[in-house]
Amino acid sequence: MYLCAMQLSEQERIRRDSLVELRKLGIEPYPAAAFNATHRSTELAASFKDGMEVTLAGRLMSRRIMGKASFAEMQDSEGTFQLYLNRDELCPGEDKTTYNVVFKKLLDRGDFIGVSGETFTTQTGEQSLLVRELTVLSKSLKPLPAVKVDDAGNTHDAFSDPELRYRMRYVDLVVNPHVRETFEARSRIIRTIRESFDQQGWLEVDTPVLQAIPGGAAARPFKTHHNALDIPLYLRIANELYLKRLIVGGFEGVYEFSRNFRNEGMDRTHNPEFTVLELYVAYKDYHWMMETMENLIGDVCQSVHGKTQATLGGQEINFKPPYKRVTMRDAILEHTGIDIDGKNEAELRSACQSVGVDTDDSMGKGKLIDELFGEKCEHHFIQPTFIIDYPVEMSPLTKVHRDKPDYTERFELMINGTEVANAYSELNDPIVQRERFEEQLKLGERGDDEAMFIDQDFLRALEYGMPPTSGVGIGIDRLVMMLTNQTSIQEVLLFPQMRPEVFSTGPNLKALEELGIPSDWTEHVAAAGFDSATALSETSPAGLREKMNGYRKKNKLSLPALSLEEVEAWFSTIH
RNA sequence: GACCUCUUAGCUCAGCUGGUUAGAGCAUCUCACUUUUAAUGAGAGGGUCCUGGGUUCGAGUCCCAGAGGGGUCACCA
Repeated sequence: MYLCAMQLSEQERIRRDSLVELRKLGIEPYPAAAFNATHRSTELAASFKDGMEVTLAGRLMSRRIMGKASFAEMQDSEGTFQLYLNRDELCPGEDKTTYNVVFKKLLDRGDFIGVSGETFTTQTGEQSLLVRELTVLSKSLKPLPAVKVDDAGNTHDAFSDPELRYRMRYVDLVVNPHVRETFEARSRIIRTIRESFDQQGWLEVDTPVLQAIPGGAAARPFKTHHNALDIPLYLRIANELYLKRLIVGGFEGVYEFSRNFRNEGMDRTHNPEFTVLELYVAYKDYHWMMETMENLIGDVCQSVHGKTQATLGGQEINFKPPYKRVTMRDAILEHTGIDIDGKNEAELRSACQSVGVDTDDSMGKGKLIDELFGEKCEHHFIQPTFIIDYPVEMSPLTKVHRDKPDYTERFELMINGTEVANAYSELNDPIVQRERFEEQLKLGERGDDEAMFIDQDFLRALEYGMPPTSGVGIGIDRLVMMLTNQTSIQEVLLFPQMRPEVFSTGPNLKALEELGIPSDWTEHVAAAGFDSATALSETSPAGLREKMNGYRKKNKLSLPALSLEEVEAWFSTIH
C-alpha cells in the first residue's frame, strides 16, 4: 500500500519526467522568488468586473483542454477561480511553447502556478481570467485524488478513507473544502473566546506542560524523564493548580488554552492530547460562572453560524442563553428513580446494582454516583444543560455547597449527551483542601489508579490565601465538534493521534552490489522482493535463480538468463 | 484491552458456489477539438488483489497468524 521511493507509479514517473523537461526549457519548477498576487479568488469574485488586470497564485486543480483554447480551475486559500487560456493570447509571437508544451503537456493537476491577465465573463456567464502570463511556482510529483463535483454540488469519487485523510491531512485539506471550513470554524471559536476574555481584562498565561506532580484532575499521565535533573516528569493532565497559584499571586482573572495529555483510551470523543480552556476569576462563584458560560457559548455559536442555533447529528441545538440548571440529585432521581440524598456507600452500591450499573470494591461514594449519572443520565441531556451540585466525594477541589453540606458548588455543561465544560466555586480553605487530598490518597490505596496526587506547594500557596474564586474548564475540541456538526474528535484535530505509519526504507541496492550481483541485476533482484542481504540469505541459490529467471521472462528483460554458478557466487559472500 | 468489520490501479469501487491473461468510472498517456465546466470523441498503458503461512490440480475468493483502519464496548474529558 505504501510505495517506497524506488517504486514509482506510472503517473509519478511521468511527472518526474515533466520536471526534467521543464528545466530543459529553462523553466525552474521550484523558483525562489516571491510571487505577488493582486487578489485572492473569493475576493476577486466579490469585486468582479470585466476588464480588470489581475494576478492570481494557486494550485491548478483541473484542466479542460480544447485544442487551441483551454479552461482550468485554480484553487487558492479561499476557493477556486476559472482560468481561460488561449494559445495566441498566451503566446502572441511565433513560439507557442508556453501553451502547447508547458501548459498542455508539462503541467499537472496539483501544480502551483501564478497567472496574470484580464478578467472577462464567458458565454455561460462564468467569471474567468484570460491568462496572458503563466509562471510555474511549484511542481507536484504525486497525483491528487480525483475528486469531482457536479453542477448539483454532488461529490463524486470523494477522498473519504479516514485513514488516508487523517494521515495525509494536507491532501484532505486540498481536495475536501468542508475540512478546511471546519478548521476555520475552530480558529474562529478560539478567537471569539480570547477576544471576549481579553475584553474583560483577564490575562492569558502559559503554565508548565512538564510537571513533577501531575495535578488538577484524575487521570493517568504520560511519564517522561529529565536528564539534567535526573527526575521523572509528567506531561500535564490539567493546569488548574497552576492557574490557582496565579490567583493567589493577585491576578483577578487568568486563562490558558491548555494542551493536556492523558494516557488513556482513544475513541471518537477522546484523543491522548486535547485542548482545554481553563479560566479562573477571583471574587466570583459558580452561579456567576454559569451566566458567563452560557453567554460566551451563545456568542461563540453566533460567530460560527450567525445565529444561536446549530444542527448536530440531525438535531437542532439551541445555544441561546439561559440554559437549564438541573441538580445531580434531580437528574439521577428523574432517570433512575434513585434518590442519592443521604445514602451511604453500601446503600448506593446496592442502588447501582438494582438498575444494572456495574460496581467494584475500589469505588467510593463519589465514584458510585458518578457511575450512576454517567450510565443512566448523561446521554439524555441533548440541549445545553448545567448539571449542578455534585457530591463532595467526587469533587476534591471544590468548595462545599453553601446550603447543602453533602454537595459541592460545581457544574458540568452537557451538550448532546457529552460533557463540554466543568466548573466550580473553587475550594480555597487550605485545611479542608489538605483533608480532601488525604481522602484521595486513601482511594488510591484502595486501588483507584486515578486518584489525585498531593501537591504540597499548591497547599502552601492556599495557606497564603486565595480569594473566593470560580474556575471553569471547557473542552475546546468537543465544543468545536458541537458547533461544526462533527461526531468524531478526529475531525476537529488537524493531526489526530494514529499508530505510526510503517514506511519501507527502500531497497539497499548498494549492499546487493557489494555481494557481487551485477548492477544490471540489482534493481530486478530488489523488485523481486530480495531488497537486502538478509532477505537473500533466507533463500537458497537454486530458489533465487529460479525466481529471477522467472522474473526475467515475465518482465521480458534483455539480460541473459542466470546460471546457478553465478547465483552461488553471490551467496558465497554472504556465508 | 475485548468483540465485529474492512484493506483490489493514483482516487472511488465491482469481482457470484474457488476455475482463461483480475474489471469499471474518474485520473494518466497518444490523437482530434478556439467559450468549456463531472467538457467531448477515438485509442493506449497502468496491479506486491495489505503481509506471511496453509488447504487445493488451481486462491483476490476458503482457513490460520500478523499489520493497519473503522465501528461497538471497557477506561476517560
